[in-house]
Amino acid sequence: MPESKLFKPLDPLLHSELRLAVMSILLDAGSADFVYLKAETGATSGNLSVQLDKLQQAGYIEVTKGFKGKMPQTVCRITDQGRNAFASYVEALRSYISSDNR
Amino acid sequence: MPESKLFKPLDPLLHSELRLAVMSILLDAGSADFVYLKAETGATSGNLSVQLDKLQQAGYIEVTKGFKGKMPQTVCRITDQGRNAFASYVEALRSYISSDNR
DNA sequence: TAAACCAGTTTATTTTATAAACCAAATCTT
DNA sequence: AAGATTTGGTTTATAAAATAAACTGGTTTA
Repeated sequence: MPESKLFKPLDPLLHSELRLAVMSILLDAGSADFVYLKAETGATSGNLSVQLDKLQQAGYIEVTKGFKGKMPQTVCRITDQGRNAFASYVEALRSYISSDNR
Repeated sequence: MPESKLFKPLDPLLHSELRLAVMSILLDAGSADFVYLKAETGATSGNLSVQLDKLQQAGYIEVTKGFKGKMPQTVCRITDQGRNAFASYVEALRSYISSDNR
């Protein structure tokens, strides 16, 4: 949707239910591991894995792979860029949903 | 994303940039024609046509085809169901973006 | 030691969004 | 008045996305 005076474009990376949920959690928590994110969002492992990759490639999160005891652990941390992108996305959303803006 | 305690599901029909923009306009205006919606959203005719069909099939808008002078005119009007769906969508969104909800 | 489980990844399938191509009728041009 | 252009769309094709299914490598349990 190019060139609308009324509506700001919605960052497609954040305009996704699961990615938005992940970012929402990380915005609060700062960081969280794969298992936690999976439980809180209710997502499948496969879907979560793919979406985390996308957020990482966008620079919105950092992903660190390590171990917790003997088990693998994937920890995700939100970046400053991620926080900024989230704030911009919310701001853009307001152009669609807040009636005081119309 | 089934079964999350933190996040409400986002109606996929509304979680779309162009469809959301159209609904946003109609929520205010009550009704608007194809040409106006196209201009305000900046969408292409093809994209708009397809997305209006989806909104109509969902029962979120009514589409009436007629003429304005000699030229064809497609008028869209938001339904009560559409208003309710929009309100629910905004409410669900808050579970992702409003920090006072977390 | 084999069955079940955990923490993920990779691959395949389905859905979606979007653009490109097209169409009929109206209007403008010469 | 004939052809070219514009208007108001629809249909079809393509690209991108979301999602699920299948798989892997290692671990714990029976």
